[in-house]
Amino acid sequence: MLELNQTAHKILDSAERFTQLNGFNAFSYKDLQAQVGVKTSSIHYYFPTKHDLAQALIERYQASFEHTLIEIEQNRASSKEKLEALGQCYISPLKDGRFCMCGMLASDMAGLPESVNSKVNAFFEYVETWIKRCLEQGVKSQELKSTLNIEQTAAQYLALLEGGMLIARTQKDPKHLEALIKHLLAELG
Amino acid sequence: MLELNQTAHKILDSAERFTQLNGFNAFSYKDLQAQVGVKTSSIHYYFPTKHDLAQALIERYQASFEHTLIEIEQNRASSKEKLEALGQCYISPLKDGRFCMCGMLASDMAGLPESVNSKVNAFFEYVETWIKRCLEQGVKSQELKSTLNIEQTAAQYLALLEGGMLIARTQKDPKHLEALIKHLLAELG
DNA sequence: GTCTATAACGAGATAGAC
DNA sequence: GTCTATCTCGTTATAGAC
Repeated sequence: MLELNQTAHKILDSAERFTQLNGFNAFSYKDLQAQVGVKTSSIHYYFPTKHDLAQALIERYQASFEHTLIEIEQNRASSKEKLEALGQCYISPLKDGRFCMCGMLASDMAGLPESVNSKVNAFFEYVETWIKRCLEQGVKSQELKSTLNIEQTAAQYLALLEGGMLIARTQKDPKHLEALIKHLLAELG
Repeated sequence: MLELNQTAHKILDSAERFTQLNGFNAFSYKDLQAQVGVKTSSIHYYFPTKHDLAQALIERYQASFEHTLIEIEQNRASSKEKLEALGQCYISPLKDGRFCMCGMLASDMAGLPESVNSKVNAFFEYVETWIKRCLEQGVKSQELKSTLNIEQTAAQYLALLEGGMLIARTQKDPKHLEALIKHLLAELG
């Protein structure tokens, strides 16, 4: 990841944005050329095939998301604050019409190699595990109610984030997701 | 809708299946030709452009879904039974890897005309309103707890269905969604 | 209403000069 | 590492015979 130079990162920035906006199959190397300012052949130099691009895209996304979640874990005290901060990671891209990149890749999974699909799956599992850790902490510290089904609640929150995002995006209204998150968190304890 | 002949319906069947499996942009007229058994030019006879096909697709899907939900409303007594039957509408396609068609069209919205996008939006609103009606009935009959926030719970259930489906599909495991539904319904009353 | 044939275009990808 | 030029293929879509 770190061995990528600046042009490669600019390509990934552009590809990531396109993917979140329209899906991975909805942009072309020519679209990237227009945004990045290098010719399509140069993009092929960095990412020979579009599948290579997808691979790099998700690896960087996963690394960046992990970094964000670790930071949240360190800087927020309460369980609810952490979960709310995770929610912000989903609300924020919605404000300019972007969707969760892995949610998009999940929709496009049919056209992508198994190596990419398994990483999308791993992303969801990573986030769900992170949520579980938050919930466990909250129950232990008696911030959240002890009757909580941690396994199911974690899965529920993740599904809510992805699904709420999908719906909020078609309605062009981030508030929709905001309300969903608030409501679910209120039920926790 | 009803003025479509058998060939047109077979085309829509095939297109619907492809859309649910891979997305609207992931299949071509040639793919339809292979499944339906008529040449691409004949398909263009019924649906001149692919946008026309999308339009017809969602209109038929909406009508069919409405029909199913009305039937559920008439044949199930309790509120929870109705909501559970709705859940089955989402679990069932997952069993052969299909996604909610409107969820797919929502992902592909960037490449589709506004007339289609607004119908996708209307679909979500229709289902959410239906859920609300169920919840209201359940609260009135004291089947569900009176403290229920109907508005938010309806939105939550819909988001859970769409998001849970997305995740269950990447994990190739319909049980995941099944568990989510069961857990949410258990919380209602 | 279905076919053959083909147009028109854009996609991903490669070769080779600089 | 970036460019120009080009290839090949698949896509949507149309024209016109039957």
